[in-house]
Amino acid sequence: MAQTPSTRDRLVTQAALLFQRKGYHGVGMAEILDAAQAPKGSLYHHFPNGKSDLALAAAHFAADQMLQILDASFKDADSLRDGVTTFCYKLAKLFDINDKWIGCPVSATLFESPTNTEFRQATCDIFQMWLDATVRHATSKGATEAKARALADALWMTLQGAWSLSRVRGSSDPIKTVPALVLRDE
Amino acid sequence: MAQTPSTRDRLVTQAALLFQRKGYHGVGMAEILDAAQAPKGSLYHHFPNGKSDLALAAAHFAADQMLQILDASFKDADSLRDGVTTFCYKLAKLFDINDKWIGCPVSATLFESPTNTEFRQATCDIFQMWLDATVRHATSKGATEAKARALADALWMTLQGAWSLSRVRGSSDPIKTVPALVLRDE
Amino acid sequence: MAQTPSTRDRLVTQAALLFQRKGYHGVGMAEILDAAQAPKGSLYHHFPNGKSDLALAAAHFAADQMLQILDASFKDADSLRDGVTTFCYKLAKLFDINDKWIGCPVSATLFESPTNTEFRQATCDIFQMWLDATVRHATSKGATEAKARALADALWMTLQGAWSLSRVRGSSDPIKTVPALVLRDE
Amino acid sequence: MAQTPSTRDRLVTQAALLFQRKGYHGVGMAEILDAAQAPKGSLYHHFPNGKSDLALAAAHFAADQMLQILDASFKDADSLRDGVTTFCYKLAKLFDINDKWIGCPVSATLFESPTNTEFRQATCDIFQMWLDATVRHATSKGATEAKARALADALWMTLQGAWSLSRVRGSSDPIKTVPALVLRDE
DNA sequence: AATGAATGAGCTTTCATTCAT
DNA sequence: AATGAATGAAAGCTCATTCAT
Repeated sequence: MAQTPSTRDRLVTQAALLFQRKGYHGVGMAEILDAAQAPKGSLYHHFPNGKSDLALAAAHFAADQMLQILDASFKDADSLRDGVTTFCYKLAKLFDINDKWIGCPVSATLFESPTNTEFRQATCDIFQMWLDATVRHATSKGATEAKARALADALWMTLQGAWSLSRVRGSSDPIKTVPALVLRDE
Repeated sequence: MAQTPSTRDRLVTQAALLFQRKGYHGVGMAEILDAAQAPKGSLYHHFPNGKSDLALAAAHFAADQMLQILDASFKDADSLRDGVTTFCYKLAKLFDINDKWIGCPVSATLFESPTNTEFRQATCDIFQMWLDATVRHATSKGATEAKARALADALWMTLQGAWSLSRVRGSSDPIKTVPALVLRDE
Repeated sequence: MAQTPSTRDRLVTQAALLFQRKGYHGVGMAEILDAAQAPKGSLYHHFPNGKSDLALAAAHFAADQMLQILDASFKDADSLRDGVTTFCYKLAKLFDINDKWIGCPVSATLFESPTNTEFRQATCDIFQMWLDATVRHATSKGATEAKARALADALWMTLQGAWSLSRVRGSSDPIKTVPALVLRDE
Repeated sequence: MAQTPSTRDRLVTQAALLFQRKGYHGVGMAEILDAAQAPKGSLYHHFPNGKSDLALAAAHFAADQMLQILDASFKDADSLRDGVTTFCYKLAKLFDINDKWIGCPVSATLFESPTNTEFRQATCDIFQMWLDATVRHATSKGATEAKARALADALWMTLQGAWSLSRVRGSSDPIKTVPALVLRDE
C-alpha cells in the first residue's frame, strides 16, 4: 500500500529536514532538488514563489509532525508529568537519530531576516498552535487553565533553549532535563 | 580620547551585529564590508580564512560583551535574584533597541552546518565560559556550588529559548519572564 | 544548412583557442564567456565542474581536430614522407594564421600544476591516441611496426619542441624542419 | 663560507622553480613570497615592475644554470656524442629530482601571452645564447660549423619536446632518448 | 506536470600592486 | 631596505529564478 511519495511531498520532506539542519540561508535549492530527486524545473509548478513558498510549506509540515508527536505523547499518558516527559524523550530520540544536530524545525527554517514579516507571522501562528494544543492536553490531565498556560509557555521556551544547547554539546541531555525544569512545581 | 576604531575592530563589531541578526549564511561579505566602511581587499589581510575567521572573531567579541553585561549585573547586586533579574532586563533592553530581532550572538553566528566542528567547539567553549562565570557570581552571592550550577544551566538554557520566542513575538516579554522561571526555588 | 552552433559548442571552440594561446591559468572565464557570446550562468549547466571541465572538453575537441588533420594528410599521401610532410606543413599554416602563437593544444591547455593527475592522465591518453593513429598511417604506407613506432615517437616529440621554438621566433620555420629531422633515415 | 642568500636571491631562486613548474600565470606572488620567506612589501624594492621583473630575473637565472650544466657536460667530454649524452642525462636527473614535472625553465616562465614582446624577446635571446654555446662546444669537439649549427638546432628543439613528453608520462625516458635522435648521423 | 537549458546578479576569495611608516 | 596594512579589480563559482518546449 506504501505509495511512492509525490514530487511535491518529497520536496517538502527533504526541505524540512535540510532547513532544520542548516537554516534557511544555509540550504540551496539545488541541494533540496537533489535530495528530493526532483527535476530542476518542476519546483516552480508546485511552489510558484520558489524558495520562500517551499520553506513555509516545510515549516508547516514539520509543525504538524511535531503536533502529532505531542498528541501521541499525551494520548496514553497517565498524568501531566507523564505526558511532558514522554514528549521530551521522543524529541530527544529524534534529535539523536538526526546526527545530534536539529533544532526547532520552525525557527531554524523561518528565521530569515528581521524584515520578513510573512515568515515571522507564520512562526508566530505555529507556536500558538503548539501552545494551544499543549494547554488542551494539560487541562485534560487536570491542570487549571492558568497553570496549563504557564506550563505550556515554560515548556516551549525551555525546549527552544534545550535544542540549542543540545546541538552545541552534541548530546540530547539538555533536552532530557526539560521536564524537570518545567515541572518543578508539580 | 575616543579614537577611531581600527579597520579590524570595525569589521568585527559590524560582523557581530549582522551575524546576530541574520545568521552566518544570511549575511554577505559585501554587506559587512559596507557596514564597516572597509575596502574589499583589506578583510583578508586581517582574517586570512575570510568569512569563517571573521565569524569566529565576531562570536568571541560578542561573547566578551555578554560577559561584561553579566559581570556588571552582578557587581552591584544585593542578591542572586537581583543579579539574575538585572542581567535579564539588560538583555531585554538590548533586544528592544536592536529592532527586537537579535538572538544569542554566538549560536546565531556559529550555527552553520552539522559538520563544522570548529564552529561547534568554539560555541561550546563560549557557553562554558558563560556558565563558569555565572556559577562564580552565584556562589559569591551565597549559593551552594550545586545550586549555582543548576541555576547557571537553567538560566542559559532558558535564555536561549526566550530569545527565540521574543524574536517570534516581536517583544522582549519572554526574556523578562526568565528570572521568574529559573528562580522559582529561591 | 550551416546551423548556429550550440552554446556548449561555442564555449568549447573558443576555450580551445584561448587556452592554446595563453595557457590554462592565462585565460579567465569571463574572457571565454565573452568570446563565446555566452551568458555567465549557462557555463556551469554544461560544465558542472567549471573551468577544469571546460579545459578537458576543449583539449579533447582540439585533439580530435588534430587527428582529422593527420588523417587528411595521410589519406592522399603517396608515401610516408609525403604524409609527414603534408601534416607538418598544414600545422605550420595553422600556426601562421593564428598570430604565430599557438602551441600543442593539449599541453598548453592541460599543463596546470604538478599535482593535477586528472589533467595529466587526459594528456597522456590524447598523446597515445595521436601516436597510435600515426603508427597506423605509417604502417599503411609500408613501414614496419618497429619503424612506425620509432617514427611516431620522434615526430610528436619533435613537433612539441618545434611549436615552442616557432612561438619564440615568431616563425613557422622550425615546424617546417620537423619532417627533415624525423625522416633522416628514409 | 656558505652565506645565507639575500632576500633578492631567495626570491629569484624560488620564483624560477615555481614558474618552471606551474607557468607564469599559475604562480601567485603570495606563493613566491611565502616560498622565499620574504616579507610582503620588500619585493617592489628589488623588482620595481613586480611580477614581470621577477619572472625575467628568474628566467635569466635559470638560463645561466642551464648554461653551466651544458659547459660542465662538455668540459670533460671525449667527444661530441659524449658531451650531448652527458648533458641530456644531467637534465634527466634534474627532471627526476623535481617531482618529474619541470619543463624548459625559460618557456614555462616567459610564455605569458602572444602580445608580450618583452618576454618573447628575452626568450629568444636566451635560446640564442644556448645555441651559440652549443655550437662552440660542438666545433671544439671537431664538428664543422654547419654540422655544429644543425646539431644545436636539433638538440634544443628536441629537448623542448622531450620535456613536454616526459612531464606527460611522468618519466625522464623521453629526455634520455634525445641523444639518439639528434646524433643519428654521427 | 514536467523538463533541462538559460540567466545574470551575487557569492567568497585571490590578485598584483601601492601606500605610509 | 624593509614592513604590514590597504586597495579594488578581477578571479572562479553559486544563487534563486525563468524560459521554451
